[in-house]
Amino acid sequence: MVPCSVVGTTKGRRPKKQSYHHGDLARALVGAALELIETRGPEAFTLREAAASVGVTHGAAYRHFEDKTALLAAVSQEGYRVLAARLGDVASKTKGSSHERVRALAAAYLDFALEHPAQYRVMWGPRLNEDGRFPSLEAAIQDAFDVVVGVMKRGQDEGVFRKQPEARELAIGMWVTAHGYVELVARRRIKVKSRRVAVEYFETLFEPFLDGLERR
Amino acid sequence: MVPCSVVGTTKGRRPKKQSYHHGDLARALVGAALELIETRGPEAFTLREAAASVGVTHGAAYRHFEDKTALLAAVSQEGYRVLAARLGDVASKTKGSSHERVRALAAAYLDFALEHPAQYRVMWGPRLNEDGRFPSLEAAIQDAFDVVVGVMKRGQDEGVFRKQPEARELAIGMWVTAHGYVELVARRRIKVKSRRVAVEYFETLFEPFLDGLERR
DNA sequence: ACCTGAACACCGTTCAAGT
DNA sequence: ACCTGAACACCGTTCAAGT
Repeated sequence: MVPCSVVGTTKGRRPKKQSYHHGDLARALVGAALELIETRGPEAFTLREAAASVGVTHGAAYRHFEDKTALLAAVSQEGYRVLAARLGDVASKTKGSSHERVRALAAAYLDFALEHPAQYRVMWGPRLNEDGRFPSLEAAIQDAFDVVVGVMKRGQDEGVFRKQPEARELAIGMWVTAHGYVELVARRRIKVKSRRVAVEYFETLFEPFLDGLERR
Repeated sequence: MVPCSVVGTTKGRRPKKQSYHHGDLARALVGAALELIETRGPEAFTLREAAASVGVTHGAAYRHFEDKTALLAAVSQEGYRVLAARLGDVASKTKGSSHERVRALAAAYLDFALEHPAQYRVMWGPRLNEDGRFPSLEAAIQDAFDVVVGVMKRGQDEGVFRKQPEARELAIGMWVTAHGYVELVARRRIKVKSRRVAVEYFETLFEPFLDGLERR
């Protein structure tokens, strides 16, 4: 048995003299990027500033990320990872009807997006995944999406939701809807006072769409 | 009667010696920006390159635009102007039911977005209108949106559409839906072979939503 | 193996100077 | 009034050199 923590603290093998290099510079850079992006906005984000904020020369970043885009991809991926986890939680833990589950899923999606608006913008903004770079980012997106598909499928299996179109397409419909709504709220085209109100308004606005899920 | 063309050709008062300055540098810069953005993408767009492509020093741009953001705002505004015109055309010229009119409106929106994907990204991308800069851009957006509201209102007046929620909210619902769909198509999360197919798929996907517009 | 430090090409912005 | 040309601060990226 090895009595050491799984997550990298410097408890065990301590740095030789207070060495210049980080425990996990890659992770530190992603964290710094996340913070800078959320405070200053994605377009003001700078590789150099991120490096400086973790106490390292900007050139050092290139030992861990191919370029600035790769670092942004990591930020995006981290976002989808958290999102997938939250959606998964809601999907498995929500008791009640499939309708309520879909509603809770949408609410969780909106919550995440409105809590981390700048990160959400990175997740959609620059065309990171053109030409299939970053397959792990692609996988993280898929994971999040699959949760939605699963909930739709369950609704169909229970005979509550219509079976045409397929679960995958119902999920796309919900995704389109939730994302579009987030964008309009973020750009203040839809004005709401709080996140709670944003979610409530979403539900009333899309009552007809939710009804459309019903079996005919 | 003055026999001169309204649009600025150099036919009339010719430049004194072949002067260095443009007829309408502001408009020329917007045109150049539009072309560069559509070919190289918005994030690769450069003020200096736009200036160079119209044969002018980059400093000259600042006589006509406060900064790069202002030029992008002009590009965005031009986009909303064209979009509003197209939507207005469809709204006034589409014979048939209100349902068909909404469908045609959505199709026109998708067509514009998919024809000019890079410009569309500028229209949504950088937070140009934070803090209420560019009121004329804001007005152009409103003009486009008002067309949609008008169509919804007409549907209500004819007794075809439900009267709750209000026309403005029905229009928001459609906007959310169309924009969300465009984003997923643009990011290849929804894969379609052509613009025509994209529009068709949209219609089948959102049949339930369109149904939701009906009077109960 | 990992980081530094200096260099390079490029960017947005400013401004005195030209016409 | 409108544009030039040079300067400034800053950026992403590269790379020989240090430890």
